[in-house]
Parts: sequence; C-alpha cells; structure tokens
Amino acid sequence: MASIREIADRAGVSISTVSRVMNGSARVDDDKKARVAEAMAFYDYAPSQFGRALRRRKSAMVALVVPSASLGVFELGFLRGAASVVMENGCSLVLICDEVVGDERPAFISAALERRVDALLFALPPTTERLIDSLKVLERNGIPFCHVGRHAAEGGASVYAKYEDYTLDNLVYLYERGHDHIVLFHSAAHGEYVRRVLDQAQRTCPGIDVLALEMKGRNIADQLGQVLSKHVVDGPYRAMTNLDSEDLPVLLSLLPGRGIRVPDDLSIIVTENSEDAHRDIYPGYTARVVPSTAMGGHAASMLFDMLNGKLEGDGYRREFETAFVPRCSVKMMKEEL
Amino acid sequence: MASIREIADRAGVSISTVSRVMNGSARVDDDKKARVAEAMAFYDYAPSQFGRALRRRKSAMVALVVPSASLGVFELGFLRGAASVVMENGCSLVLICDEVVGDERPAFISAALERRVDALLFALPPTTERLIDSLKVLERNGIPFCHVGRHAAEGGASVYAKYEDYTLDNLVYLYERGHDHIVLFHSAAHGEYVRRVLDQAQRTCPGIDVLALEMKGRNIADQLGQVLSKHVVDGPYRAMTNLDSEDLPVLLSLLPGRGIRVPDDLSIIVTENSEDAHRDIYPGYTARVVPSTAMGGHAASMLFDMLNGKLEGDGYRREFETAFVPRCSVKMMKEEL
DNA sequence: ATGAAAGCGCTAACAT
DNA sequence: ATGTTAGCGCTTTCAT
Repeated sequence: MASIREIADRAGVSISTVSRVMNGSARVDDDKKARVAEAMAFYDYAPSQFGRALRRRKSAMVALVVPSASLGVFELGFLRGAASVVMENGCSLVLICDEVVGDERPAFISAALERRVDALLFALPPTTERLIDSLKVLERNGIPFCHVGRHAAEGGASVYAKYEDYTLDNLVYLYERGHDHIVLFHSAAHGEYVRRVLDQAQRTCPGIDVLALEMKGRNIADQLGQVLSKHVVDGPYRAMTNLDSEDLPVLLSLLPGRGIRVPDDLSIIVTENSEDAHRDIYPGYTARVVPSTAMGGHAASMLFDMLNGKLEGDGYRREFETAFVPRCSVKMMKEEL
Repeated sequence: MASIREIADRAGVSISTVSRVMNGSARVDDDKKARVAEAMAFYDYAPSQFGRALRRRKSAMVALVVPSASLGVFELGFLRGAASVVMENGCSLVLICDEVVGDERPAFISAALERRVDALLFALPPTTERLIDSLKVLERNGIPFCHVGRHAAEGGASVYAKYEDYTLDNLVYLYERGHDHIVLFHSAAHGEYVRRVLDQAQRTCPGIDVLALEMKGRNIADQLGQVLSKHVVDGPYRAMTNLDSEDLPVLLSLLPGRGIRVPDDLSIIVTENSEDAHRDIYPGYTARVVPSTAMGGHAASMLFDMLNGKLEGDGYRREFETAFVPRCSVKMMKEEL
C-alpha cells in the first residue's frame, strides 16, 4: 500500500502538497493537482487513517457495543440507523460484540479505548454494575456515549422507547376490553422495569392479574409451549402481550395442537422491534412498533452533536414514541368504554 | 487519553520498558513491571492502536461489507459468526454498510483501504461488474478477502451454501410428493443462480412447472398476497419453496382470508437463514436451514489462515451443507417412491 | 535489563 | 503557491 511519500515522488511535489490536494486545505496549482491525482490513481492510493488519526488526534470511528448473546431484531434495527448516520458524518462504525456479563474488566472498554474511538453507542441499557463502572471510565476520559434505556448514565446520553409506558398501555388496552389475566413477556434487560409496570397496572386496573415471564435462551418453542399448556389451557390466562414478533410464528405453530384459536381463545399483542423490517407489520396482529432504527440514528446524531460541542454530554435524553397498531388479534370480552 | 510517554514518566522508566511490559516482548525487572502496571491503571491506559498499527504495519481490523439494503437474517448470522472468530484472533470487526449499486467508485473499498484493514469479508456474492472490479484492487494490494457465493473471485476465498443444490433438492422433494406446479421465491442476489436450477429441474423432473419469483422491496404482504390470489386461488400452484422464514408469518396471516389451509391446499418449504436463530426452527414447517453463522465464522477463519500464510489466497472455496428438516407443511399428493 | 533513537504516514505551523 | 520540519504513539534495533 503506497504512502503519501510515493505519491509525492511520482507527482514530483512535496508531501505537503499532496496533503493539501487530498484535503483541499489550500490552493494548489492546477498542473500539480492533476499530477497528484494521476499518482493517486496509479497507486490505488488511499490516505492512511492511522497517520491522520495520530496527527489529528481523532479516529473518525464510532463503536457500537452489542451483547453477542442478544443480536436480534432490535439490535439490527438500531445498528442500521446508527450506521447510516455514522457514515453520513464521514466516520466508520466499529462493531464490538461482547459478552456483557462476568466480572473481569470488560473487553469492550479496552477495545474502544485502544481504538481511540471518538464515541460509543450501546444497544442495551446499563443495568449491571460492571457496565455502569465502564461508563465511568468513558466519562473520565471525555468520550461521549449514548445507550438505550430509561435513565441517562452520568456523562452520557440515552434513547428510550418508553418501555414502561407502552407496556402499561398494552395492559390497559387489554384490560379495557375485559382481560384481567394477562401474560407479559419480557427480556432480562427489561427485568427491572417490569416491576414498576406491574405496580402501575395494579393501581390503574383494579383486579388485574399480570403474569410476568422472562424469556431466556433460545428454546422459545419449549417455553411458549409450557406457558400455553399451563396458563392458557389449564389456567385462566386469555391474553398475551409484548411477545416479540419474531417469536410469533413459533407461537402460532403451537396453537393448533392445543386447539387454541386467536383471538377467540387467546388475545395477542406483539412487539415489532423494528419500524423498517423487511417484512410488513404482521397483518392481523395487534402490534406495538418500537422504532429501533430511528433510535439508533438519533443516538448517533446526539453523539456527533456532543462531539461538535452542540450538546452538553451530561444526561441528555431522548424519548421515542412507539406506534400502536390495533388489529384483530385481540378479542373484545366486554363493551368498550 | 494518556500515552506511553506519561506511563513511562509516572513509572520512572523509559517508554521502551513500558512497551516491553505491555507486550511481554522481553524480561523486565519485577519492580519496574509493577510500577508500570500501577501507572497504567492510574491513567486508564490503553495502548493506541494507531501508533501500534503504524509501526507494525497492520491494523488488526477486519472489515465486513454488507449492502445496507439487505441487512437481514442471513447477514446477521454471518456477522455473528464472523465477529466471534475475528475477536478470538484479537482483531476488531469494522462494519461497512454500503449501497452496493451505482457506478462510481465504491465507497466501501476506499473505507477499507484507508483503514488499512487486514482483510475483508463480504456478506454477498460478487455479482455486479463494479463489485468484481473492486475485488481486483484488493488482489493487487494483497489484501485477503472472502465472499459468499458459488465461485471464488480471483485472489479471494468464498463460502457457499450450495444454493443451487439445495434449491433443486427442495423442488425434487416436492415433485416426488406429487407437486408439479411450484412457486420458487428468490432474492435479487440469487437471480443468476435460479436459471440454472430451473434447467436442472426440467431435466430431473419431467413435466415440472416452476414459477420463479423475485422478492423485492419491503412490501412482502402485497407481493405474497398477489401471488396467493393469482397463482394459488386462481391458479394451479399448490406448493411454495424457498420462502424466507422471516416472511412466513406474513404469509400465514394472509391465508385465512383466502380460505387456504396448510398443507391441505398449499405446501410450504421455508428457508431458515440462520442455524442459531433466537427462536427454534418453525415447528410444523418443513425447513431448509442455511448455516449462516458457521459460514461467517469459517469465512473469517480462512481470512486468518491466509494472513498467516497457511492458505494460498487464490480461489479457496468452502461449501456448506444445509440441513433439511421435514415436517408436516408438505402434503403428500401421491404415494412416496 | 534498560535506554536512546529511528521511523511508520500523516497534518499543520512555519518558512520561503 | 510550495517546501521543510516537528511531532502524534508506538515498536524495535542498537547500544550500554
């Protein structure tokens, strides 16, 4: 790979002239400019970001941290949004897939520091102590970051889809239609939010019975099968909410064997974790749409605002509205209000 | 962000000693070693990969190129496999989301060259002229790369799930069970492979009628709806194959309205684009499983083999077996052979 | 065992 | 308008 030296030699100019041509940082004679261009083409030349970063003291890279265990639809949407904004700003996106569990010093933080990334994006909320500690390192070093979740960590920004609000809304929607035994699915990451939602629900909906179930691991069919048998067939639950739409087909395939029909025997509200999925929102299924791509894009924008001094880093927070798409997968058990 | 200079100063040693401690490249007095460690902890120090890369003339980065238009289940699986191998080898994965269409010089190639990435991974087959040209640049500069697809491009490696073979197998499977009017879905990337499959099918299965349909854009529901109305309800087609499993729920939701039942009125074989999806293979649906994660992992492995001189770069190629999971979504129209 | 110094590719301040 | 030069953070040879 050629360096600026070789370009300069071939064009018969000094390296600073080559630099000026590349960056348009000063007027250069047309003739020399042309010779430089020729030399660059001749060598497939591309200026090394290492030399440049070393000198400019910025890397033009943004890191996206994703727990490798949970690379799903949400993370993918987030990534798409982030990637497009990052590239618009002339930066590259470095993906850091880490196990965000365990006690040792997180590898992702070292990776980010070593790469001297200009900023960091987290596709998850900072729930563990370990993660929160890592964020402190970033803050100490003045590296902007943005994560997903309800609270903005100190020194950073956050984007939040108002999980608690929309989950409560989902419950109320079902309750108002006569459902008072509802299964609520959630991931580990949302575990701590769920408790507050349940409290709220108790207050808002007298007599409501919400069964919160954490989906863990990959054997979705097993878990859903047990829920169906135990709580729907042999139990009083006739409604489910916050089922990830990517798991819907699994659920659907389990119904016929148990003689369960939607919505006659079971009402369903799914969560669509991307507003720009390659498929449409599941026709027929009442859905809550989380704008993961918009969130990723906005998270990245905030990062650049912080980098450009347009934004105070501390505690900047943006909430996103989810769309509710009522369809026919929810049965009306009583007259609507 | 502290540099090696500051560590050396605080530890009261020279920068070369700090370097030796970091890399374990030579024996260092225990006392000094301890003082260096203390200084590194004190400053949250992480050695700059820029300085290191500049000196070592390698970046410890691998780029993954994905057309941003098609960031789907396959690409995600591929990415997961690649990411884990890349990180095992102490490298970072840089994601390059590019529009791989258009005529100008591809941005992704410049990005890769500027970052001086050690190697490149493509989550797509090199079908367009433009893409193939770009690969030549890589070859000229001795940068190893690996892409998905049937043929290995010159100077590079490839991983291939034997699309043509398994698609033919799917068709034969249906044909042997009495289906001779079959809808075959495919993406633009597979367009050129499909023709050969059709030829093969004609030869292997006398009288077979395969309707190849390219899925394009995001309005899956519209496209599937039209196919159902035109070719199933008002036409002779009673079988579908190679439907991406992520689109299955859309299809399923369209069936009741048209009074179509599976498999009585319609047989289906889906393609599951990841062997480690967060959900199970759709219970009940006959599926072809493409091992995208294994492919991504192996693609990355080959890259490192090439980098370490264990492999000749030119034309290395690895084929992957797909798993066939027969279930009950295919109707037996006649006695099995 | 340790330090001094050169040099990787680039930008920017300075000199002409 | 253009060239010279220092220096960004690191590794590595060469002395000691």
